[in-house]
Amino acid sequence: MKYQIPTGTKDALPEETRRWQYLEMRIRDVMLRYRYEEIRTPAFEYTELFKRSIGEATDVVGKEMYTFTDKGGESLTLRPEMTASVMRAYIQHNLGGQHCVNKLYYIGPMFRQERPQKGRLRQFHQFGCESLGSPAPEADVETMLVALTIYRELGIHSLNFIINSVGCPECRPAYREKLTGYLTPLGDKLSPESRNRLSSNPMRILDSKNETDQSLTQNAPMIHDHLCPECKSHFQRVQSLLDTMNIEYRVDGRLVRGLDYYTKTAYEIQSAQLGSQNALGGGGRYDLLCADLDGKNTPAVGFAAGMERLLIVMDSLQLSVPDPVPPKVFLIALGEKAMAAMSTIAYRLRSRGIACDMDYLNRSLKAQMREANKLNVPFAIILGEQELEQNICIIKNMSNGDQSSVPLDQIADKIV
RNA sequence: GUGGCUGUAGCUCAGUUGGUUAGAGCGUCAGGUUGUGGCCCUGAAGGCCGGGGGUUCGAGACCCCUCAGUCACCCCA
Repeated sequence: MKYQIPTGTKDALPEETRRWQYLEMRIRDVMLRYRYEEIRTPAFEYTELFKRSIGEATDVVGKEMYTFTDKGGESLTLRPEMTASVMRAYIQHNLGGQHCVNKLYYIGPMFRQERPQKGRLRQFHQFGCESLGSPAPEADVETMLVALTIYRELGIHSLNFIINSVGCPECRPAYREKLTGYLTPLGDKLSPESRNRLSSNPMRILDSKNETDQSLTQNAPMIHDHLCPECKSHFQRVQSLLDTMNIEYRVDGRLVRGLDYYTKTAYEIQSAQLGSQNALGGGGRYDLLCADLDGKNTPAVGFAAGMERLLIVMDSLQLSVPDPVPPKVFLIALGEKAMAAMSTIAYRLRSRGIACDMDYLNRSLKAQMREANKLNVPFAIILGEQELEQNICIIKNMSNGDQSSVPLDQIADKIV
């Protein structure tokens, strides 16, 4: 086998694309109902956009981006996520000037050069939405509902929905100091990874998978006890909205975000079916990003969710995708003359909106009948030399085996 | 990027302590008397045993390297 696709990529063959199309259809349906409209941006952007928005210190930017220089000497990067692109487009086209609230969704490929594993590819696909312009907790909750509704309508019910607040520049620095103060004396006992995080991003130590780290942070100060009044009331209102709607959730102070532009609400939807990469989707508020990218101060909230992971979960729950509707009719021609006539008939039927297919190998009647059977078509049309001479053909009802002769120019009327 | 496990037909897998021409099921294709599907029966095609090197009289089996997959870490959706 000489040519293979690159590590961490996948071909989607027809059996697969059927599932993808179904998924996309359900996603678009929910998005539209919540009145989010689709945005499509380029697969690559200037590298600077991601450096600026995601942050140079992060792993995503530091070691996972597909970055290249084009012939004009510009540094470009395949998008590793979508929020930066959406925000860039929002600012570039001054969408905020046209509507005070913009609700956008996307479905598309993202690129990250990581070691692949279950539910993590180098080219992977995400869907998500961004609500730009509203600071209200209702907007946060709406994005949550979009995600939860999509999963629910796909038939996935056993998910863990976790929320937290990561504060804002008003309250986070003080909390971070408090946390660092608590953790520093424990420094030696922490895992090496966490020891590094102590200076770079102490909050991430809270969501370490290391068991020792976990128990060491058992009594660590949690941010939701240290929120400023503004963040605190926002978080409470989010919770009370969810309570009113009877949405199940769990507040978990260990849920944090790596990026600086996140503020207030953070949430994640997890599945037990996924192994280590257990996050199906995650989102939160990022009120600072727009200004970071030199736009106007614009509150924003949104989520991103992995499609491959969603397909894995659907698989393990044995949620099947509806079978595709089979073509209406399979055309069986016997002999070269009939085959030539049949391809014209196929053209006419298709032009009249009738889905059909035929055999192109001039095979035996038996072989063609088997094909018709496999395709699960309701009708087969048989055209041999004898029928051709009389300008008729045989229409066969595949479910009961009934056959009748029909003039060639009346086929379409007979199989509706 | 680091570590563990795996790599035999299109797919799922057998291949005994290294020993003749590498197997099964499913799928594909063709037949089972003149031009009729599903079930059944018969047959065929299809493998440089992931790739390279080594040990050996002899390697699909053992060793090394490499590539790919997979799981975990890191990180994330």
